[in-house]
Formats: sequence, C-alpha cells, structure tokens
Amino acid sequence: MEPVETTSQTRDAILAAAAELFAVRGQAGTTIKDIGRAAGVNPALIYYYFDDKSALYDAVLAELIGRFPDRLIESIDPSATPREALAAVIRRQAQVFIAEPQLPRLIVRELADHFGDRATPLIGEHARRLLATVTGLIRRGQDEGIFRRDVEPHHAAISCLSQLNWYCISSPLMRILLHNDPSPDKPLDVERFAEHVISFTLGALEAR
Amino acid sequence: MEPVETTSQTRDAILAAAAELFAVRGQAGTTIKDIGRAAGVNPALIYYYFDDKSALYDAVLAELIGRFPDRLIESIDPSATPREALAAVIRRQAQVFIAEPQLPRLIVRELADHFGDRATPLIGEHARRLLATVTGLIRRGQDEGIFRRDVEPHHAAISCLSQLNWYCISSPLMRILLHNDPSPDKPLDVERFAEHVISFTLGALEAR
DNA sequence: GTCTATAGGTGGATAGAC
DNA sequence: GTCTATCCACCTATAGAC
Repeated sequence: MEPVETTSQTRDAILAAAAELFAVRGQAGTTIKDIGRAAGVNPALIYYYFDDKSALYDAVLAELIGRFPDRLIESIDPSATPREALAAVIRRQAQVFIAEPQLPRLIVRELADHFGDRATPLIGEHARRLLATVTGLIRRGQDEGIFRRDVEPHHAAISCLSQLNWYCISSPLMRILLHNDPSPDKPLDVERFAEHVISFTLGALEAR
Repeated sequence: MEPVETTSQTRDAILAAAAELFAVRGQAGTTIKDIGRAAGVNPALIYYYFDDKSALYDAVLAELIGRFPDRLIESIDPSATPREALAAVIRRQAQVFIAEPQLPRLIVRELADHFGDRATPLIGEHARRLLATVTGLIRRGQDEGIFRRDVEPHHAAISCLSQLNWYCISSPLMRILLHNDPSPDKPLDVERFAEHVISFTLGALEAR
C-alpha cells in the first residue's frame, strides 16, 4: 500500500557502514570494496544507490552532520534562562555523541578536509545557525546582567562547543591519562565530562 | 670538515612539502607524486631519503607534533604562579599555531586516524606529558587556594587546551560567522582568541 | 644524489547477465 | 535489485643508468 518505497534496508546498511569507515579511516582511506564488505552487500551495488563515492560521502554528511546542529538547537526550551539553555545544549551534545560515536571524528575530518578552500555549503550553513544560536544565548545573558560583559560572545560560543568535541576526539589519549591504560575496556564517561563542561563554561561566563 | 652530513636541503624540502600536504589532504589523500611536485624534487628521490610513505608520515609527525608538547611545557617559568603559567602555555600554543599553521590539522587527523586501536606511541607519550603538566598546574592552584576545588584537574586541562585547537581547525567556519565572508582575505586573529581563552579559562578556574 | 622507466598492485567505476 | 567480470587510471615502490 506504500506509494513509493523511499527507504531501503540495503541503502541504510551502506550508509551506516560508510559512516563508520569514513569516520575511522577518512574518505580517501576508505575503499568502495571496504564499504561493501562492511555493509554485507556487493560493492557494485553501491553504484546503484549512489552516483559515486563522493556522493555517498555527501549523503553520510547530510545524514549525520547536517542534522547535528538542529538537534542541539531543538534542545533549547524557549522559556529557559540563558544558563539553562546553554546547559541543555551541552547535555544534548553529549547525548548525540554517545548515540553516534563516529560523529565527532566525522566533524573534525570534514573541517580538516575543507579547511582553506571551500567549506561545504551544507555544514557551513548548519554550523552557522548553531553558532549563531549559542552566541545569541550568551548575548542575552549579558543583556540580563547574569553573564559578564567583557567576553566576546562569538569567542565564548566557540569555547563552549569545542570542549566536548575535543574530549570525544582525544578519548584514546584521555584513556591513557585517566586510566593509565590505553585499552578501551573502561569507556570514557562522556556525560560526566559534559557536566564538567557546563560548570566550567558557566563559571567562566557568570558575572560576579 | 663536517663529520656526517646529518641535514639535507632536499630532505627538508620533502618534509616541509609533505607536512603541508598531509595536513591539507590527509595521508591517504596525498600521493608521492604530489609531494615530489610540491617539493620540487623527483618523486623517486623520496625513497632515497625515506623507506616508504608511511615512514615519511611518521617523520613529519615526529618533526612537528612530537615537539609540540615540549614547546608548550618549555614556556613555563618554574617560578611563575599557576595563573601565569597557564597563560604562558596558552600564549605559546597560539605562537606555535601561527608559526606552523598546518599543525592543528595534523593533530586532529592523527587523533582521528588512531582513534580506537593504537594511539601512536610517539604522540601518546608526548601528549601525556603535556596534559600531566597542565593538570599539575591546576592542582597546584587548587592547593594554593586560588583555583576552585570543585573542578576535576584532568577535565579542566582538557578544557584549557581544547579551545585554541578547535578555533584554529574551524577557522573556515569562524570566518563565515565572524566576517560573513568565507574568503581568507581577512585572516583570523589567533592571538586575540588566545587572550580570550586565557580570561575564559582563568575565569572558570578562579575561586570566588 | 638524482633521474628514467617500469613493474606490480589496487581502486573507482561500468557493462551486462540474472 | 543484485551479482560477475572487467576496464582503465593511477599509485607505490624498485631497478638501474648516470
């Protein structure tokens, strides 16, 4: 009875396997055959669902990174105070990173890949809205007198969002430092670090 | 009269070109021919100076990333207060990133590449010392009563070091956000952001 | 130390059967 | 929609002349 089958198990399997491999090895370091093997599908089949490797990569980005800023922005209750709203954004950031562990790596790879030349229009537009939203929250807090006025809102927004991302990216190093043990048997507590980021950020921002 | 010619202009040119290309396109995305062309040397000559592409990559990491933590640690005056020492580390971080613009990208690529499995012994050992040093500074400030005691020193060290790195990596996005202009005609002011990081971090840390 | 030539392998992508 | 077979471009690495 479905009018058009818009989703496909095979397509989803390809996307999931590609996201994992692109995150771990990068776009250039991942082969079509790798993706086919990881997805359990014939490599040639990938070209039935996607134009080429580059289009598959773009689809992965659109699927994961594209939605990321919106998920953070959605976490904000319009009636919340700036303090509460910032905490909500950071907690949501942690939730998303826990649910999609490859996301932080995809984000930094994309930033590193499209550094100088052309920042992807996709990620550029979304990230811009996210940063603008967080900047707006900080500015509102300054207007209401609860945040100190001698911090530049754009800079503070970067400081706010950078910490969790960096923590998740550098988790192998953190494991060595925190547990004295590089093996992943004891996973990092992302939610606990998120609470640290909240108190650290609000501590830096609040007027005294 | 030199006993052994330990340096070589050609070798240095290869290393410099490789560092630039590895940072911009990643290891897998960079070919030996690219490096040869950028360095102005015959591609086959690269195999005279380095065993293979992987060894060249390791040499680039050792040259740039390996020295990075030491350069930050060296910036600390033993007689400085924890506040002064933290500020010195962050300022040095900015200086190094300005002098070696490809360094932030190399660092995040290396982190992303060796995520789960084997963190490079090289970068692992050095990064560990850097993080341990910064953690020690924060702990000393807490002991002296100038830093609040309800922050976890390891977490605070991550927060401290992550901000500038993230800023330099995401500078294309920052340009869009700050200047409303993705073109690199107006470069980012890394030193100004470093001063923000210092006041943000010390604001978060100081006891009240 | 530097170059030419090339071997040997792999990856992206397509044609076409089923 | 899925699979087999394969083409072609390109890349790493080496052999060997100079």
